[in-house]
Amino acid sequence: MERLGADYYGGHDTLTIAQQLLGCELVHETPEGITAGIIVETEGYITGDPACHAYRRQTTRNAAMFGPAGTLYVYQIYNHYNCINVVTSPEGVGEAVLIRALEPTEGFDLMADRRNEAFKTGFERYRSNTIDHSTTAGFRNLCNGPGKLTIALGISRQRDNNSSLVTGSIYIRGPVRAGFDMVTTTRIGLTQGVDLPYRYYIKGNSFVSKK
DNA sequence: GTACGGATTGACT
DNA sequence: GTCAATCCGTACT
Repeated sequence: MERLGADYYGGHDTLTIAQQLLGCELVHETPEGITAGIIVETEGYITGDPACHAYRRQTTRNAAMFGPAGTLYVYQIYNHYNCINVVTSPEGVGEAVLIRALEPTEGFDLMADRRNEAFKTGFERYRSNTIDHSTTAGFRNLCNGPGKLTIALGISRQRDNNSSLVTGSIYIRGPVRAGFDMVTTTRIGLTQGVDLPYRYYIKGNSFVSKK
């Protein structure tokens, strides 16, 4: 399956692309190896949406959202975690799709190593945690949340924010899975725009972060 | 200069 | 259920 191009990310409105990205595969190629997973949960953030980081104006933090379609927007949240977004609007317009969960397809060992390493190098109170991905629960725990998948794929805000999915080492293949039912719901964890039904996930998929 | 908070996570009661 | 923990950009003063 081929890497998706700029025409894909700019080919439809943001909410449509958020739905179409379900079943596609997010890939990161690094010197340590390839990690990848099928996108099973997304959220759309659009113009006029108060929860969208680009709602007010362009700033240093959200600048990547105003880049061309196919740009990666990575931001840090709650002092700890990174979340990744795919820009789906033309240059100068700030709309994006948040990737919230993956079903791992490649590089399981590397994913587990990165997640466990994050515990060790993180704050003291979480040092005892480990992930055993040979168990069903451990495997599911690799990428079933926006902060988790960013760690598992080795994506950093400093290096990867504002990079291009069209030409960079992080990209999306797709779609690699079809024939599933989709669920549409309100988004997770927001304080604004809580009633907007812009969250989409693959029905019945056990890697979705929250039902 | 400085206070504040953001689309999360995991430990603990 | 509750709590706080790799920041650092933003919105004030």
